[in-house]
Amino acid sequence: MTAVPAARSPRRYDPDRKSRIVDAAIEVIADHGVAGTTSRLIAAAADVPLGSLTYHFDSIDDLLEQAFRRHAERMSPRYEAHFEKATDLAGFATAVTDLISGDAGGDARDWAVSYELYLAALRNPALRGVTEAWMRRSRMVLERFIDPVTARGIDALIEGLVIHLTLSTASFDRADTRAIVGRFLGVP
Amino acid sequence: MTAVPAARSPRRYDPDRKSRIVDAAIEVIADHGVAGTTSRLIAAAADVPLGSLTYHFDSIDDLLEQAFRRHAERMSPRYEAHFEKATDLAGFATAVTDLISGDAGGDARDWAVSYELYLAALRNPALRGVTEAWMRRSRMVLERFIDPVTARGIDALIEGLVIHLTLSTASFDRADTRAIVGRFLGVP
Amino acid sequence: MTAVPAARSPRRYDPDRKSRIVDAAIEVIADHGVAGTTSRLIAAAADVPLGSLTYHFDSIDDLLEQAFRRHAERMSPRYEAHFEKATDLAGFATAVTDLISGDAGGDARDWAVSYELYLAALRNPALRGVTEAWMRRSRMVLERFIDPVTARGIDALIEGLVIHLTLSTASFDRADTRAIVGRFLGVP
Amino acid sequence: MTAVPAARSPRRYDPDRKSRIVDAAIEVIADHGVAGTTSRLIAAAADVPLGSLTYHFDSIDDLLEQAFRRHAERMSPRYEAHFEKATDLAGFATAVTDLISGDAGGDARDWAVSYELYLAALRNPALRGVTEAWMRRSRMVLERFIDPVTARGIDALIEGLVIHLTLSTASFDRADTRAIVGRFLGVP
DNA sequence: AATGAATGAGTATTCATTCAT
DNA sequence: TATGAATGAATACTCATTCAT
Repeated sequence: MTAVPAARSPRRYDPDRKSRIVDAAIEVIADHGVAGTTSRLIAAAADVPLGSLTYHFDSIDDLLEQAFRRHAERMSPRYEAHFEKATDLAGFATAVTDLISGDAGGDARDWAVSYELYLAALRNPALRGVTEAWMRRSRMVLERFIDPVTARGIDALIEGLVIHLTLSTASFDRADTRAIVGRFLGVP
Repeated sequence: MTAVPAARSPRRYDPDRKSRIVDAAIEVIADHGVAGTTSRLIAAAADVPLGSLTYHFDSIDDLLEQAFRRHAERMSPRYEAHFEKATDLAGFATAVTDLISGDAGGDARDWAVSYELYLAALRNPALRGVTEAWMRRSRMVLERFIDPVTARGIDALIEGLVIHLTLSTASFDRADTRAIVGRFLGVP
Repeated sequence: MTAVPAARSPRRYDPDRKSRIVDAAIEVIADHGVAGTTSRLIAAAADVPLGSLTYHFDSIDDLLEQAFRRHAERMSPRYEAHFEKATDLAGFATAVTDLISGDAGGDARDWAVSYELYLAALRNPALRGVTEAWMRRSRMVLERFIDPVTARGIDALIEGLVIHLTLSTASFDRADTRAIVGRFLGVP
Repeated sequence: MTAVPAARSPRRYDPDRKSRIVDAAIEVIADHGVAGTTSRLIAAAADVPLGSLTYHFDSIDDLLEQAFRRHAERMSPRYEAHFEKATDLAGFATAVTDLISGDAGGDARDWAVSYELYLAALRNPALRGVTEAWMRRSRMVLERFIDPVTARGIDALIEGLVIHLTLSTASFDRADTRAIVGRFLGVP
C-alpha cells in the first residue's frame, strides 16, 4: 500500500567509505582551510550523506585529526622517495633545490594542507604527535647525507623557503635557491 | 524580585574604541586562531557590545584584515630594532640566533599570529599586500649585513626554525641554532 | 525552582512538516504582510524550531515564493468553482457580484495575500510566473461567458472593486456593485 | 590645543531638510518597497545623517506615514489636471484610456508607491484616512462626468487595469483598453 | 539644534550533532 | 548498519532608536 517500491539506496556495500571521507576531508582542507571546513562540505566532497560522518567519526575534530594524520603519512614516503636517487652531496643539494622549487611531486595544495596542520597542531596537542613524527622522518632522510644539526637547518630552510615562495607573487629564481642551498651545504 | 537594572556599563564616548577592537581581534587570533575567531569573542575581549563591531567594520573579514595589517606593522619596527645594535657579521649572527631562540621581544603568540596571517593570505589576496610588505621590510633589514640572496636564505631559515621550534616539544639547543646560523653566514 | 525540563515537544518524524511550514507562511503573510514576515513568526506559526526552516528551504525568499505559489494554486480552483453554477449572462453577473461582495468563499485575508503577491511580483521576477498563471486561469473562466476583451475588463473591475471595498471603511452597497457589473455586461 | 580646526559641518542652515527626507522616503519606497525601506536607505537618499531622521520624526512609521500622505496629496492634483481638458463624455473616455495606458504623467513608480500605500493602509489604520481622502478626491473628479455609482465603477476599472498592466509582461493593446472603457461608459 | 557614535534586540542563516526509522 | 530529517546553539549581520557631545 505504500507508494515507493523500495530500490533507493544507491550505495549499499561501500567498504572503504570511511577512508573516502578522510580523503575528502583532506581535499576540503586544501580548498577551504580548516577555518572553512564544514561537515557538509566534506560529506558533499565524499558524496555521502551527512549522517555518515558522525556515524564513522566521533566528531569533526576526530575526522580532521585522521585527515591530518593521513596527509602526513602520505607525504613522508614521497619525501623519502624524493631523496632516494641522490648519492652524493651535490645530488642531495639538487634534490633539495628541486623540492623547494616545486619540481618535485608535492604541489602547492599539499604544502597548504601541511601548514594548516602546523597551525592546528599549535593549538591541538593531539596533533603534535603527527607533526613530530613527520619532522622526525623528514630529518632522518636528511641525516643520510648530513649531520643532525645541519639536517635541522636544511629542514628549516626548506620549510621557510617554500612558505615564502608560496606567498610571494614575485618570481623566485631557481639558481638563487640552488645558491642558498649550496652555500649552506658547502657545495657551490 | 524584578530584574536588576544594575551596572549597565554606561560607556558612552569612547574615542579609540575602534582601535581597541582591532587590538582585541589580534589577541583573539593569537588565542583561538582564525578558525576559532568569532565576533562574540572579539567583542568580549574588547569589552564592547556585539553591534559595535559591525558599526565600525564592514564585516568580520574587514576587521581581520585590519588586525593582520596592524600586527604586521607592529612587528616590522620590532624586527628592525632587534638588529639595530648589531654592527658586524658576528653581531648579526648573534642577533639572528636571539631572534630564533625567542630571546628577543617577540613571543610565541606573535609568531602564531604571523602564521595565521600567512595561511589567511594564502586564500585571501587582499592580505597578500600585507605579507609582501612585511617580507620586504624584513629582508631590507637583513640586507644591511648580507647580500640579497643570502638575505632571502636567512629570512627563510629564521622562519623555518621558529616554526619547528614552536611546534617541537623537544627542547632546542641554542648552541645548535647558533651553529646553523654561523654555518650559513660563514661565521663560526 | 530550577528550569523546568518539561514537555520538550519530541516531534520526531513529522512527514508533511515542509507543507505545514508553507501553510504557516501564508498565514503569517496574511496577518503581517511580507514586510512583517520573519522566520521566527513562521516557525512559531508552524510550531517547528527555527532551524527547520532553512533545512527545508534554501532561504526565506525561497519559502515566500513557495507560499505565494501555493496560495495562487489554491485560489484558482475556488475561482473556477465559484462560476461553475452560472449558466447564462445574468447568472454570471450575479456570480461576479457575489465574488466582489465577499459573499463567495474568498475572505479578506485571501485577498490581502493576493495583493501582497502582486506587490512582491512587482519587484521579484521569479513571482511573475505565478501572477501570470493566476491571471491566465482567471481570465479563462471569465471567457466562458464573455469575449476576451470584455473578460479583461471584468477581471480588472473585480480586482479594483475588491481593493476599494477592502480599503474603504464606508459601507458598500451590493445593489450598486450589481448595477456596475450589469452596466458593463449589458445585463440590467 | 585640540587637533581639528573646526570647519566640518557641511550643511548648516538647511531649512527644508525635513521635507527633503520625506521626498527621499517616497523614492526609497518606490525603489525598494515598504518591506525594503530602512532608515539608512532614506538617510542616504536624502544625504542627511542617520540621527537626523529620529530628530525630525518620532519614528520610522511616522516618517512613512508622512511620505504616503505627501504622495497621495501630490497625486490628486495631477489626477485632477489630467481630466481638466476633457469636456464631453468622449473626451473623458479618452482621458481615462490615456491614464490607464500610461500616456498620462503618472509613471510606474508612482503606481508602485500607491500600491504600497494600499497594502500599508490595510494594516495601519492611521493610513486609512490617506487612502480614503485620495479615493474621495479621485471620485469627485470622475463625478464631473458621470454619476457616483458609475464613477465608482470607473475608478475600480482604472485601478484594476493598471495593476494588471503593470504586472503583465504581455503587451496590452490601447485599442482594447479604449473599447473596455467605452463599453462601460456607453461611448463606442 | 543637530549629530555620529553607540546599542541590543532582532534578522536570516549555518553548524555539528542527534535520533527515529 | 546507515540515514536523512530534525535540532538549537551559534554565526555574522541589520536595524530603529538612544544619547553624550
